[in-house]
Amino acid sequence: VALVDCNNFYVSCERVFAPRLRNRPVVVLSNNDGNAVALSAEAKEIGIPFGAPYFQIKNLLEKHGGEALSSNYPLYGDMSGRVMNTLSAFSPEIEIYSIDEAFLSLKGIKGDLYEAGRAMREAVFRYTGIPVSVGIASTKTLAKLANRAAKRDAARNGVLDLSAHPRPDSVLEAAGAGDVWGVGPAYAEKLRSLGVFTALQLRDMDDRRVRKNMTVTGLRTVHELRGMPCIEEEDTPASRRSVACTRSFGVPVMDISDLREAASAYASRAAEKLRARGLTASAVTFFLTTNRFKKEEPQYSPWVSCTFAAHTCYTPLFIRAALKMLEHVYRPGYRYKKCGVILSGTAAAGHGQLNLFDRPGGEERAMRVMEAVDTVNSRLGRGSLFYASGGTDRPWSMRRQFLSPRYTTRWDEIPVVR
DNA sequence: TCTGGGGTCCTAGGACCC
DNA sequence: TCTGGGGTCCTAGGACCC
Repeated sequence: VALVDCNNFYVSCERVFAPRLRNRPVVVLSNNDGNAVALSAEAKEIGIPFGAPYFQIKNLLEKHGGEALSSNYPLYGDMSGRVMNTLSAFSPEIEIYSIDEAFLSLKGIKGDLYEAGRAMREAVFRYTGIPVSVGIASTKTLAKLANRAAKRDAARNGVLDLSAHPRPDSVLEAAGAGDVWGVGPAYAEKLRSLGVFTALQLRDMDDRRVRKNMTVTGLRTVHELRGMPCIEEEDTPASRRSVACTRSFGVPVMDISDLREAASAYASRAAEKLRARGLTASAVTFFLTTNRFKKEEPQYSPWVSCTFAAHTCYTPLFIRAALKMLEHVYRPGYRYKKCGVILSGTAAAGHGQLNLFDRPGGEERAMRVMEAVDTVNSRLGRGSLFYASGGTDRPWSMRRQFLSPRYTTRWDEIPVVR
């Protein structure tokens, strides 16, 4: 199996269309221009850590002639599609694991796997401008580790085939236990206290000890390190247990009328995502929270849920539920920072629980209204047709001060070549 | 002044069923 | 003197992923 992973993906997408960003420290910020979530090699070199809040690194970045960008998901999503498309020519079995990573089965490939990896890398770069690294091994967890080693060691040219490595143990020995896929900070700490520091030591741990300290998921990880595949292909991407829209506000919000707009807009957006996946939901959760970093301010973070009698994907029902829950938990006097709407109890459209007391055909009419709304918005752009309760001014909306154009998905933002 | 958004799985304990 | 066996569902909390 090969794991193909795009290098500094968001930064690389921006650099394809903005040559001024090359050979300089560049970071891409999270929503609301919060934290650095993608860093160029130059940004890492000047000591910016992953996840650093923008306001803390602003000066450092300026001093080194660097630049920060707001995240531009339409661009990254479209570029991701191009990368995945290119990769799918190399294997009939491709599992898109995230926006910037895919696992490819190399079962049928004859000849040198390293050369196959090189070919993927060159094709993706030529067709999309995105640099990728390729890790090859007998299991997904080992492929992840191989990919990490390929990225770190320039001499490997971005490709490492662990299955043909003369001393595979040396690669595992060079990686920390916490660098293994599935071992997060908490388990890494626990493993250190047990005297396990490297990926190699983790691989050679006693099964019972692993099970006891890291549950069955940890045991699967260890088996994978030994070359025994335990991690299956994910379910179809459409199936989800929950679909959410949760966002921070650009400014602190105190007024319930602003919160009503946000609750309505987020419920509406979550419902759009739900329908885009062909799902219905039977429960809605709403939460509200103050700024947890402001220790001196009073904190309040209510969470509430409600369950419907029947599955639905009809936006007005979600908006109504979210607004009702907001009224229920809202307390004046707090400076609210974020709220969110989570739809759960999902089922494929047409397969959910029905309501015994609904009039026949009611759901179908609702669906047709939603289809019409979604069609208009897909032709004319998201938000062309929206619920008035979501507001028009939206003074609470998130900051996106450094947003680049949607080069590949909007005619009026397409780059001009002279 | 400023600190993201979206997901998943596992376990333990309680309540319930036949 | 003696008190079963086999399940499900729900929730909260903790861990992980990108």
